[in-house]
Amino acid sequence: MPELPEVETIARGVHDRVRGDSIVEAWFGSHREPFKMPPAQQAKALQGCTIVAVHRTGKHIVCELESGKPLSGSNSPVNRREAKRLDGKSRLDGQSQWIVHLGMTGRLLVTTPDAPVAAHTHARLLLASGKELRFVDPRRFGRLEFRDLARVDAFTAPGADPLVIETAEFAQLFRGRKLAIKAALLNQTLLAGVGNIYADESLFRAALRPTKIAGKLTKTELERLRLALRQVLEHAIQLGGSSVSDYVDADGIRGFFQLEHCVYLRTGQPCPTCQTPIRRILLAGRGTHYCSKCQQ
DNA sequence: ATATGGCCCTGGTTGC
DNA sequence: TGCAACCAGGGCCATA
Repeated sequence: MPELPEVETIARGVHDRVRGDSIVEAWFGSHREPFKMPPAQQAKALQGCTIVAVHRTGKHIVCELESGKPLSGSNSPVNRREAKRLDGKSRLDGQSQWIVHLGMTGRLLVTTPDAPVAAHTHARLLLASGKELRFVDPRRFGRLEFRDLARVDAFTAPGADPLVIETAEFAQLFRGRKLAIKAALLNQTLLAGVGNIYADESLFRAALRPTKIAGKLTKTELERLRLALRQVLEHAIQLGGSSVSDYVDADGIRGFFQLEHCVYLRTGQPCPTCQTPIRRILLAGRGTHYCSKCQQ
């Protein structure tokens, strides 16, 4: 299931491959599920747009778009300059946005029109360069949204970014909360981007029991958690994310962070620190893995 | 306001 | 071996 590191990896990959390209034609499937507006309407809105940048916000991939006719091919000096300008702080200058949420099984792939079309392909964007951007999602938990910034605000993640949040703000998120720290980590309105894998892995690295009440954690414990979370996310990004089940990046390549998992999906296997068998419980409806000795 | 639980989906796994 | 029941799980919504 794609979380922050996987989404970051995909967003970077897509950015590198389609930045400056423009959407010649958009084909959307007929399922109502992955779309926040009628597929035909969304497809029409995307046609003719130029992709000036692609980035991650929480677990969302945001494609910044300029509407209207493509300038003069994806590699024109004008488009390259434009893309570079929008690469920095002014990226929200885009006139519209295409927001992709991968849900659990979603994939955003850069391929070519002649490549075999995988089952459960819900969107195909033919680009001026001859590439094709595809959204594939068997379980249809993903979402595709088009935002016209002339009419609505730019997309913002509900929660704070775990990669940049500082000590005081992090501690404030959990103050007075009466739910388990693991459940709090999964709450996207507090922190945006943490899912089941990195919740379990960061709690292990911070030596904290997932069931601990969030509001009862000490300042020291919270700071340990903040640093462990940042460290584990950054490490995972370096390794291209975790490939469990069917995650692949924009090129269809698997990540390698799953080799670094200490507890996630390692039920019964020895803890890397103390050899105690990893325990699995159900918490907030999610499989939760921890070492009963290291995480008190 | 905060917390909990059911629901959506399909593919992989389990069990008979 | 084959088929059906079961289950995972992110986010959203109703409910407590």
